[in-house]
Amino acid sequence: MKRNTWQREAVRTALTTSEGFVSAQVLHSHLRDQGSPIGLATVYRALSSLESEGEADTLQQDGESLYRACTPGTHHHHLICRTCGKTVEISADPVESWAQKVAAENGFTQAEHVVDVFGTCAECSAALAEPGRVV
Amino acid sequence: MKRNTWQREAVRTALTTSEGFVSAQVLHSHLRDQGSPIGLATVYRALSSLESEGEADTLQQDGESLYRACTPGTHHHHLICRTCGKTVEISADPVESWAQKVAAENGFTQAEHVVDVFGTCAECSAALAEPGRVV
DNA sequence: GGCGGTTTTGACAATCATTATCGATAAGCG
DNA sequence: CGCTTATCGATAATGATTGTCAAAACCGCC
Repeated sequence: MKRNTWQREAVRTALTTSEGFVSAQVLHSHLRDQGSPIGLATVYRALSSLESEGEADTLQQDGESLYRACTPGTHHHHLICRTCGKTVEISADPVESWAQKVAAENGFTQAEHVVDVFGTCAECSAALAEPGRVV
Repeated sequence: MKRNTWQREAVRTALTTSEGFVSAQVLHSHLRDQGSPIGLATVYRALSSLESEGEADTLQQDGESLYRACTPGTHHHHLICRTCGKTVEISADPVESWAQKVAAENGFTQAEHVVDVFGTCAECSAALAEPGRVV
């Protein structure tokens, strides 16, 4: 049976209030800063649980897993600022059908795909374009 | 100055003759099996070197990096069998333009993207569909 | 409210890929 | 051939993640 613990809620909340993608370690630190005595292992477990339930998205970067809360049940992708980490959820219908078509043409079944777009958001672009204005 | 060592050549060759994506560890084992006394650290160095020179593609899976030789200089994506690891290079022109458009619409610049399609290839689909025929 | 069976937690150890270290080796050049 | 220095390789170090297991928390039920 699946149980309802305040720890799982705490992780879900912390994830929801985070701006972009966060690592398990960072999320754990945040929770500790807020006074939660939650354990690191529990954060890892809660995150993978949330992921398999479709309440969180994940991506790998530099050999660590980053997580982000997202609308449950919907399939979508992300546009991520590589400087400030801001994340925009994007729908990618044309890509969905393209992926299915390509897979089918090569005899592949059960196609899944990983699609993420990294870029520099307007603010960060502006900041980087101004040589005189150091942050 | 950049030097030419047989070790780098060995890694490049081993990568080229591999079927799909391979991990650094596996590649190292293969080289050892073939009689090379090459060191593990060297394989890692050679692989990241090849990657930054555009002679190899890389992707992260389960917290480990997988590499594959690919045509230098060309931009493309992969269709990967999640069972046998077979890899097909695919061009994704519609996705390229879609990614650029989406990035631009959200004010993002310098857009890069990660696009990989995982599936089960025809052979593996057939194998899995036959409960009686265990491999 | 109290009880029992089970799940979950949490501190810590273990694991595993990758990276750093550093003396030894050998590539390229004159 | 000898020198300079990039590269190698064995091993230690790192760091994220997972396993372990006793103690505590949760839930349905009485």
